[in-house]
Amino acid sequence: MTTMSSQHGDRKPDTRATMRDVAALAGVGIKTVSRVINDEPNVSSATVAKVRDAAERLDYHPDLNAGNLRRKGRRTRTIGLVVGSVANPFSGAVHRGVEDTAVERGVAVFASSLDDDATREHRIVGEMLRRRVDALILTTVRKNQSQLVPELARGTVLVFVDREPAGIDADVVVTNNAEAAAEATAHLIEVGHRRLAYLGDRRELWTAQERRRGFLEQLGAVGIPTSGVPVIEDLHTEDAAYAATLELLDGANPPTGLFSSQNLVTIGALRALRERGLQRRVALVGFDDVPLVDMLEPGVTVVAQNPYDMGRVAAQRAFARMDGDTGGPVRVVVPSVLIPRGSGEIAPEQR
Amino acid sequence: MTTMSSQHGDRKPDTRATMRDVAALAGVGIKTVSRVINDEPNVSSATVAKVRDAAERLDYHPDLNAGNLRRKGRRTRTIGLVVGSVANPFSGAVHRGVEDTAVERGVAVFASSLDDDATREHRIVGEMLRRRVDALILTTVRKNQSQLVPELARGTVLVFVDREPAGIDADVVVTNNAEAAAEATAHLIEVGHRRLAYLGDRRELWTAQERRRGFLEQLGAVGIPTSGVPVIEDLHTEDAAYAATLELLDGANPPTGLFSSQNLVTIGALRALRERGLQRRVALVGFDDVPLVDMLEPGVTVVAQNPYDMGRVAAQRAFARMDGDTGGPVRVVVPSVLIPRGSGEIAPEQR
DNA sequence: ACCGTCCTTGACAACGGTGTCATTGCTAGG
DNA sequence: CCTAGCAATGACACCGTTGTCAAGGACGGT
Repeated sequence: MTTMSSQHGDRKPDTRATMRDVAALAGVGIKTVSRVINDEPNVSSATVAKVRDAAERLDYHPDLNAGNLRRKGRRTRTIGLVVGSVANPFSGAVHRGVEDTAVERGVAVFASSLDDDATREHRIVGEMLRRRVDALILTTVRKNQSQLVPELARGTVLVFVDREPAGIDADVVVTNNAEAAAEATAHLIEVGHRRLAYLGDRRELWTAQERRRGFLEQLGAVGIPTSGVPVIEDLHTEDAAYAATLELLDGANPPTGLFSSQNLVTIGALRALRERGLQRRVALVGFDDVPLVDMLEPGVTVVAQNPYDMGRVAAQRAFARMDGDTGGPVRVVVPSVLIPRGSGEIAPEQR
Repeated sequence: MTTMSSQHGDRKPDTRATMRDVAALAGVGIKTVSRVINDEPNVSSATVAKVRDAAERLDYHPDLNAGNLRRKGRRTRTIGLVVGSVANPFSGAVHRGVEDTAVERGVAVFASSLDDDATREHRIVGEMLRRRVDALILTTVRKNQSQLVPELARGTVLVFVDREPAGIDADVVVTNNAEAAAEATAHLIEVGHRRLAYLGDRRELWTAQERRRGFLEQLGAVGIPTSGVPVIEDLHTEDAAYAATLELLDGANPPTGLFSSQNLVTIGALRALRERGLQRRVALVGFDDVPLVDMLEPGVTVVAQNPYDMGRVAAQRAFARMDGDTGGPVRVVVPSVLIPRGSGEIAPEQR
């Protein structure tokens, strides 16, 4: 760490220009400045020019917060987004989808990471409400969202993305979790596998439950007894998944194929397979795509979600509501797609 | 897409409780409510209880924007972050670093993607200033930031991260770009390479210039003439890097080692090497780490930046300024580290 | 009993804008 | 020439909250 010296010294006179200043300089009333700034009609072009010039000279930036105070409809042109972690690629894609939709309308996005911590969720949501966001797009951990019902009634738009909420009727944008998990499972079964294992995320997460359900129901559908099937849950980190997978591989009667229900879990399982040199002998299908896994050998077969579209759609729902859509809650399912890349096509070994 | 019906119907009476409402219900003055909400001293505990109860019953959330209007120091407890793209892992890590520092202080973060578009940068910065962010943390594309000088003088805190600005004296948090690029280059030279090539990002980016400089200066330092060295620039996407690398490999007298100056470029180069089956014969060192490349065969040698720390440090600088640090501009260099994983240790082929 | 403090409390202005409405000056129609 | 009608403009209240300040009451010391 290096420090570069320079003259910087003195501090903020905080003499930010206000509308009053612009009005004074332009020699007009303050309301006229307001009209010009907001492109309202019925201002003579000469006046417009004077005001524009004065604003320019003072480097005037209107205070959106102050304006919104009195403004009709009271829109802050701000929405809040709560995701797992802004550092996670899945969340990042959702975020970008939301942002792309929001910028088109001049709306700014507050993004916050949740770390799947219910306490933190409560705090963050509170923060956002205090900032009067027009809409809240939530990937929630809390099992019950009923505390948000009054807020919803009060006119704050609420859209849930990725995970389905409980105790509240609001718009939802999700992946076809159970169906996609079933598809992945069916894929492994078709290749010939009968001894599969499930590696899952924290069981209180709605998505984890759905994926588990899809996995087990598919086994049931083809008549494979689910009683002896290893269902390892509550894997929330790469390391936990790694350890659990090793244990599975080292145990008696190890599975010939794995279904991992989330991207970190997939990576942990991958590392474990490589550790044991089994990456070409034990099949793996992961839920959620991971960048670069197509370049591994073998490539990793996944059911890829579409987080960018989920973000876009969620934001579109939010804007539709803000524009006055008062219909019943809408549930949008963004489909996933199975991408075979090698690891899911490994046949079970003869023994 | 499925639509689930339900009664939803009627719309926002927008009857959000205000401090006045709470005051009326609690039977106290409005200023007393303000005191309780802000945990100010000198309110009797009986009054505090009454107010808390009333606020609870009305589900009151104070309006931060209204409060900040009059509040001393005029802090919005909000900062703006402008990064390349929130969907990019590097940006995501920076974002998370900023966020983790900000939440500790109850500050919310506006995040925006730039797509390295100068027009967009201008618009986004304007939006943030209108929202009166307390600080702006910028990864900038514009060559000259002098338009922000008045804003800086006005007291808005400005911290540049990843890329160094021009025309303005402000805090900067960067990687040791040239030095790290030189280190990567030296690594290749040590292995025995003499015919290297440089694959770079858009040349107007400060980081790209620095990395190129480090690369070329290192060649010069060991006496390798730089005149014949292929320096391919303006590669901004994976595809562009892929195409450029193929061309290089297919040309006359192809390089035995590659230096790629950015993560998307590294991935493009990787794909090209694999396309030609040369991934074990041509060396590659990339700037910036990419998740999972350690699992490729061979693993990809990189100089890894530390974006999370860059975000944290940038946010810490911002808060230090907000807390009154009036010293000269500070330049913090967050070191990168070379991680050998195989691809950078491939020796040049005999011929 | 008297007075000076300190603790509580609320009235009121102010923050930087927008909504409403009244005022002024033209213009066009009768 | 008179007047309705409209364009242009600004005075003023108000948005929800905090800063200032003054007033009232309790309390302790003399």
